[in-house]
Amino acid sequence: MTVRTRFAPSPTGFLHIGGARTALYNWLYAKKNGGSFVLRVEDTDAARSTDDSAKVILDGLKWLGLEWDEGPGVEGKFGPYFQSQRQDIYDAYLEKLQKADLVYEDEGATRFRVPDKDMVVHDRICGDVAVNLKTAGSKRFDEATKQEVEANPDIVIRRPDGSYIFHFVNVVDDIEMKISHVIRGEDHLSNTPKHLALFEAFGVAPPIYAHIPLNLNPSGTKMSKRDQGALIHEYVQSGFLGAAVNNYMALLGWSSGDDQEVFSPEELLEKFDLSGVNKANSKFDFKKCLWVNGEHIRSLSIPDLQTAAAPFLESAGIDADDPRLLGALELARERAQLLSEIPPVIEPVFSADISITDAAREKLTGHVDIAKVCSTLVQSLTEVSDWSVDAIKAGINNAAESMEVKMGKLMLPCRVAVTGATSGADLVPMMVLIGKETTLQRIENLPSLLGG
RNA sequence: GACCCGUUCGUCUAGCGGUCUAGGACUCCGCCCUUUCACGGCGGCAACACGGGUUCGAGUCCCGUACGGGUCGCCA
Repeated sequence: MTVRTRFAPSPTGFLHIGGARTALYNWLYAKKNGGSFVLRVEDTDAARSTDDSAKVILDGLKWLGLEWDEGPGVEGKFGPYFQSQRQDIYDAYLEKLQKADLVYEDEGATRFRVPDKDMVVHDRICGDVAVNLKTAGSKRFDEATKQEVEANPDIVIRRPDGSYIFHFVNVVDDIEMKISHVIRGEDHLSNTPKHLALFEAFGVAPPIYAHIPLNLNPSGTKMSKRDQGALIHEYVQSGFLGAAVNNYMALLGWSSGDDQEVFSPEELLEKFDLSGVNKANSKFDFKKCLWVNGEHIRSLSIPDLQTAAAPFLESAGIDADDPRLLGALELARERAQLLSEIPPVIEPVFSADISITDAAREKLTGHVDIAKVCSTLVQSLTEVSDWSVDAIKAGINNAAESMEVKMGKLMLPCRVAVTGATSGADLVPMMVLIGKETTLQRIENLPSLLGG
């Protein structure tokens, strides 16, 4: 069987984490099985679809690396891939139903006659689920009165203006695009019997279904776009790696069976399988997502890190061609969970001036004799001719000895003098990158900076 | 409200009848490493929703209850 999966977002103007995860699972399943991943934009609701709103979703998928084999911009045999352009196809399918007398007009809309029997969903994750649409649909819950009211179980498939409804186009397109596996959120499980009825009406065998559990926010309710971590473009802006976000999304509702948590894209592809998908909903944990990102950052080579961090370095005004950049990135890589954390860490290397943070100022106040520490350090470091890690360490050590204190006593003042902060990257290598002249100058300036 | 799906540490999960005094990861807290921070290493806190069955034996199977989520649109 040729595996063909699809992601069918409606253009809402943003790519939601839930949608992205659905896309990921579909992409992984298709790629793993040598199949195709199709992207189809479900923009049948003209009122909600705008020109740009699809682009955000496409950009988000590209950033995650979930490239589609067919879809917008990648024309395949089954296009067009925007539902708004497939009206003729839908009309033809409607005609089939009309000929079979399975539809009728109702106040201008078109309804599909639902069969009075159990439709059984054979779901790869949820098992068999049987629903009789006639029975189930003949009552409706009225939110306003909190009561059940009589309803028409036959489903509307076309609006009076001629545009089609989700259930209908979804099935028609899955038939036309030869979709073999439908992997989607569990919120669609209750819709599936309707889709099965349509497949049956068209005389086509339905695809294999796999309804994946939902991702909820930490409060246990549906993730809304206001929840932290809900929107993909925010991951881009805050310095996540696409591979890391994929990794974390995969982990929400799936496990490899062993204890592995961090996966390269290749490993994910190799290990992912529907059989490892959990049945229960999961809650989003931003801290773990951060941790996964940090792991991925640490696994990057320096050139790859430079590429990934480029936008953040640029907006911080750090020159991409600066010869000290690679060394600085190496120091920052060990301690960053987000790419956006890199510039602040390495900035002391590149900026002409530093400013002392309030926390640093506070920590040094009345702590040691800063003026003496600085003058001793300057004196001792001036004598360091070979400005290397070892030599600088020896220099600091000399200063410590002459003051009869432990080397650690001098490190904090030295760090604040050189970087302005109490924490940061490995200090001595930073001093190497900053250079002897600037380093000495900064240490010399510290007392006056603190005084002012 | 009806129907559907689910329920193992705070969170993500392993577990597919005995190897579970329940394993891993994140978080948090200690300790070690180290010139600081981080990384790393070591350790700690912490869970089978409840009640009935089935079975020699149940976290694992069945049934109820409770709780959570989903669906019930001329949204997708």
